[in-house]
Amino acid sequence: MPATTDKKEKRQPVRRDPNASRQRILAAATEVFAEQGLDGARVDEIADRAGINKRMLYHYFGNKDDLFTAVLHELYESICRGSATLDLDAGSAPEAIHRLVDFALDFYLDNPHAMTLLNDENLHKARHLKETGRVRAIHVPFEEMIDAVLVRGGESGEFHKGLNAARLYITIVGLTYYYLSNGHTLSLVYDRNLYDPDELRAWREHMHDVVIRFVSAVPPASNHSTGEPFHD
Amino acid sequence: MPATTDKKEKRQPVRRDPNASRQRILAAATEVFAEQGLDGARVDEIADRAGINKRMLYHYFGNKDDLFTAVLHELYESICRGSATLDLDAGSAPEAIHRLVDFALDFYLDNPHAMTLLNDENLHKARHLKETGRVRAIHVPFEEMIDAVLVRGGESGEFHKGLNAARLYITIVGLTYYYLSNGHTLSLVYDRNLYDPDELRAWREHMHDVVIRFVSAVPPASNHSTGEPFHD
DNA sequence: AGCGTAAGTAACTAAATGGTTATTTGAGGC
DNA sequence: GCCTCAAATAACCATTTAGTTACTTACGCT
Repeated sequence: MPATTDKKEKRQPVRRDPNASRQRILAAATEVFAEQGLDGARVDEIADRAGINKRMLYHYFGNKDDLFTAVLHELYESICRGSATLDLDAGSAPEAIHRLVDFALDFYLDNPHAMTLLNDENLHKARHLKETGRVRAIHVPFEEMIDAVLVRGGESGEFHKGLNAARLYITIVGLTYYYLSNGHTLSLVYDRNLYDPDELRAWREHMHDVVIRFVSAVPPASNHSTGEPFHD
Repeated sequence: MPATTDKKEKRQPVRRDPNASRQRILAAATEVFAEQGLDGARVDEIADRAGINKRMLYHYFGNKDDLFTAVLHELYESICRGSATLDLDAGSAPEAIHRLVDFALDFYLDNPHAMTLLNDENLHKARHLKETGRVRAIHVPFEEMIDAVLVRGGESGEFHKGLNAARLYITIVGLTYYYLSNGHTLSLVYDRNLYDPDELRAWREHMHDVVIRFVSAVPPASNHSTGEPFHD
């Protein structure tokens, strides 16, 4: 049996690394907030998972709400970093749109945390992000990039004119986000697992189809028969 | 100064009405759960808002989780009741799809509670609804109705063949849901209020456009890009 | 070397919270 | 009229939880 306390054990000197501690807290908080929501998350669990003393969490981040704000902010920056790797200037405009759709779907597949965190923030009417104020700025370059593709496609005659980057983006993310974020209830509704790879592949197909049909000046080649045009 | 307890005051006999009590609890719970989430909601607040004693809440519903389950169940039934009023058999197939889009958007505009409740349930991986098991059954008639429209449109040549009711439904609700549910953060991203009536009108336009272009055998005679907001 | 600052720890607390116990009371059946 | 059962109430409780207090110790600077 190990003698534990009676011997004058030389305990390992505690390595200090404020930066690492901060990072570990943030990482653990992201996980726990994403899994349980802001109110469901327990500060003690975050501290445990980060492997730090709870007191440090308050030292670095002030309180639970401010920690959540920090997590959200980090999230937006990671979205930004991700989208910076997307080169929409290469290839044809339809190809670029295709990549944009894949990017959106892959991003939320790889970062499921993002959706639950954003849902939580929306439940709270974005009150945390409202204070930081940097959200708009982070998004602008991305929007300009999409806009450039739309202009390019419009000039080449492949897309119709007057397309709006913001609307297109919300459309693409909407198709991605609802499917993935509400996949659990939808899987019950349709009595099959929407997260199954086959289902996901089919949905990706579908998204491409919807989006390309939306931006195209002319419908994709696949169709047959002539219906009468209709309005309204 | 009112004498309160010393006088033998005749206090109003308490009217008993189990059904009404149950209903009031359910209504209050729906509100509070929707506003604060399952974990954020306080049982005492639900009881207060329902104007009943907390003990009755446990009497009728067992515990907080079961109450949440009851709220979700009631929600699905209300969705079902709503969709029953939708007559998709009338008019042309494109007109029916138009009405379906309006229905989805109007439903979530009128029932913002529904989204936060569903988000919460998805955060919990649908564990409450999984137990009730009735979800699929509730949805089937609605799905069949949509399928009938797609078949009708396919046969008339207005829609292309092989369209899938489930995919179309998820598409329409996705466009609705993401826009409305994440409207607070999106409003920050785009620095304008997406819940503004003008913005909403433009988005409705946009949804019709996307969906009609998707189902059509041939693209609509481009009454396109005449939308007003979403300037810039 | 030594010293001040910031990193880190352990134990604590006041308040909140889901759930209960003990009790009272209205209403319908006989 | 009375008796039973379910509806309703008030006061209570065991835990949990965000946040603190009081203290120790590593590290960089001179």
